[in-house]
Amino acid sequence: MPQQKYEPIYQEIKREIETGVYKAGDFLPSENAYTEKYNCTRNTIRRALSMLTSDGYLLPQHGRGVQVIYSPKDLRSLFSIGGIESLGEAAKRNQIVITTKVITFKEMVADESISMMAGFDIGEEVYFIERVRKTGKKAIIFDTNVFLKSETNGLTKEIAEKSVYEYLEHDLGMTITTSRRRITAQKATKKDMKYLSLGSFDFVLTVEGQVFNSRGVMFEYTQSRHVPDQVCFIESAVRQRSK
Amino acid sequence: MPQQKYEPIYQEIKREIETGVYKAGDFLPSENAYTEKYNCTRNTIRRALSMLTSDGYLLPQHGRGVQVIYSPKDLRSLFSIGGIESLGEAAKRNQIVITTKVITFKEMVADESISMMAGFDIGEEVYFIERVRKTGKKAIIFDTNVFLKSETNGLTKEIAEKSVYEYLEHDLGMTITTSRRRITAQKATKKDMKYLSLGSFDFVLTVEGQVFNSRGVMFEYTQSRHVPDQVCFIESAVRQRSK
DNA sequence: CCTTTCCACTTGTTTATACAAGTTCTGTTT
DNA sequence: AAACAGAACTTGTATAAACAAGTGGAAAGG
Repeated sequence: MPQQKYEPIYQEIKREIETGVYKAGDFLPSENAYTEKYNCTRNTIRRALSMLTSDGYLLPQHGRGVQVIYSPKDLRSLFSIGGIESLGEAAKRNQIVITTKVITFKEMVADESISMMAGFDIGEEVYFIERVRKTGKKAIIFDTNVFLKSETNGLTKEIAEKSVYEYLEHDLGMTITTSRRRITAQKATKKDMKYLSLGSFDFVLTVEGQVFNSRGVMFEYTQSRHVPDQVCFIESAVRQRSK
Repeated sequence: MPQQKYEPIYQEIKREIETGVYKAGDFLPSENAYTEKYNCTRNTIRRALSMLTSDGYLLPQHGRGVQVIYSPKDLRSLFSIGGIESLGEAAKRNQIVITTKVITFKEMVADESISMMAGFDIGEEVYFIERVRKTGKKAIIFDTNVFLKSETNGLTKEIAEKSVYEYLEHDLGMTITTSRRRITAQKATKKDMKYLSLGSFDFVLTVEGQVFNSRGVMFEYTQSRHVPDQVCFIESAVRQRSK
């Protein structure tokens, strides 16, 4: 392919905003100015800028310019949900050490309860994994994952202790592409109370979702139950012209 | 402008997916086929398709085609958070009647607590509004809004009872463009317990955010406290090539 | 001085084209 | 029959060019 030019441009401008070269309220150089700087066409620039827009960093203004609306203090959250990011990756980004303890690791056949919860057909072979994630001594997340065995063969308890995604992407050569997530608040279950550092909380923030691979196969169901004061999710949206 | 061609295409394909013309697992016609159908270039088609992709409807597969991954049963949620949608709009989309009761409507000057919460500077004139939203007899959402008076002049209690956004967009000619939201689970406050139909719940799902207008001015802070069993938020994400 | 007009800038949309690269099937060769 | 090569598809990226439309300031007019 004519190679990806927009990616490094996106990264560079993103970093310039995050490091304060451009502050909230500032206008970026015009698209035409960027075409000269990066020696490419407006389309390529616009692609990079539109990615930053959907990240919530920029606000393009017709006829005026592109304004920065990102301020670093917005980063009050540990884990941003913009994008599919594994917990390990988010932790790395925030320079936090996460330890993982595997509570359950078993191969099984999807019964009705698994099917209802995860969306797999009854009778399919799956890996069922429960893990607790800790920062220091605080257990902050209770993860439940169900993987379709036919797509993720060779998963072990040892891999689950480290990074499942790294195994899938790196060792199996799988490409993870799209995910849909549902965010709710729920009462803490007995398991939550047993394994999580809930303190005085009796509820959790739950994120559940289905993950697809590049073949369009829904191969994973994931549910993360978070201690409320340790997480928040940031989402940015662009309102469509209402007409 | 050469007029918006992609919008109606986006809408039509979206509707075709939602009504089951194309089901989950199916492949859409190729981009080239669409160019003939809609008499436009691939670029325009690709734009419409990429919008559906970021909506979580489609999964494009290099060399194979574009697969539908949306299934209608995913719509277990009342309110989708993909996009900036006012509660009234979401209710309309789901054919639900929402009534609004204004608890507080006052003009005031931002003090430190308002400034901390909403992000406005101390001393700025604002409208402070608290509202309860009901479906039937159930009070499901406690809304707090702080509007910058200089940008939203003329707001009244009567408008707050109906639709603030309609007033801003229609009567003031304002364009609302970008918003960033933070989702957390929180303990119910005394106000929550007083006004919301919490049942046995003692916590709420909170969505707070800042809203910008087309001039890049952050003119609104909004906080919605939801009864947990009445709402969930759906978000879709596309994983970037990790490389 | 104030208003209007216009120009030079900005971003927004579309067309047209070219080539890169992944996938699938077909036909040939071994 | 199996393996390989290639053609014919698919989506992905980039270039180039044109025009639409909003914004803001400068110039021209009263």
